Amino acid sequence: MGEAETHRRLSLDFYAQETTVVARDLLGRRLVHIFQGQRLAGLICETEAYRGSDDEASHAYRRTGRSEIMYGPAGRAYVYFIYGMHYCLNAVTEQGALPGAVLLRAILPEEGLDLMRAHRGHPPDSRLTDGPGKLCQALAIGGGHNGIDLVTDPGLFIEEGTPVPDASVLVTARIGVRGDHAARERPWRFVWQVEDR
DNA sequence: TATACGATCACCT
DNA sequence: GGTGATCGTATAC
Repeated sequence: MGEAETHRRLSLDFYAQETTVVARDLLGRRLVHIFQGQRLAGLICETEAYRGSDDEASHAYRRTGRSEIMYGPAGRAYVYFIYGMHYCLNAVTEQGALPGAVLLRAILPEEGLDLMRAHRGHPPDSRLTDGPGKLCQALAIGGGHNGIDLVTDPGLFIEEGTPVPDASVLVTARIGVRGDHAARERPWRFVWQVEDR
């Protein structure tokens, strides 16, 4: 795969697929935020799928003002505020009436490292972007980005990057899902075993 | 209006 | 292993 392809932006067709397919195929893709004219970017290495109105762990389990975006067109950014201090970034998925989104849980920092370190308060590089709240802080992504169209926006988007083979992908239950319901067991977390790279 | 809690993180023991 | 920070959102009253 050539240079031009790895930097090509993901299309609407990509996001419009079934949510677990999108979550799996987002591994190895490059999340980019152009901040003050500078590229802050990294390869996506951990995701979670939140799919359907019968997924008890999903914000879309209840259709409210906040979750409405998950019922809308694919390719939009869904950014929510949690625990009084953190933002989390999702890509909206699916077509038609089915709500879905993929939570971006971790990236491998690639571009704009110095700015990311400053945004995060200079932790060890290994902990720069290894959580959903951390990657948003590092890339300066916040509530103002909610609803942005990742397919067309000039400042926030995802590039093709490089494919990750199945042998390097770990599939588990989702992190932080509480409650005594089927959602706890669903194998909808996808982790790129980067050491296999 | 009031209350409880969360798709987290950092720091502590 | 445990816990406090801190506030928008959902839901109960």
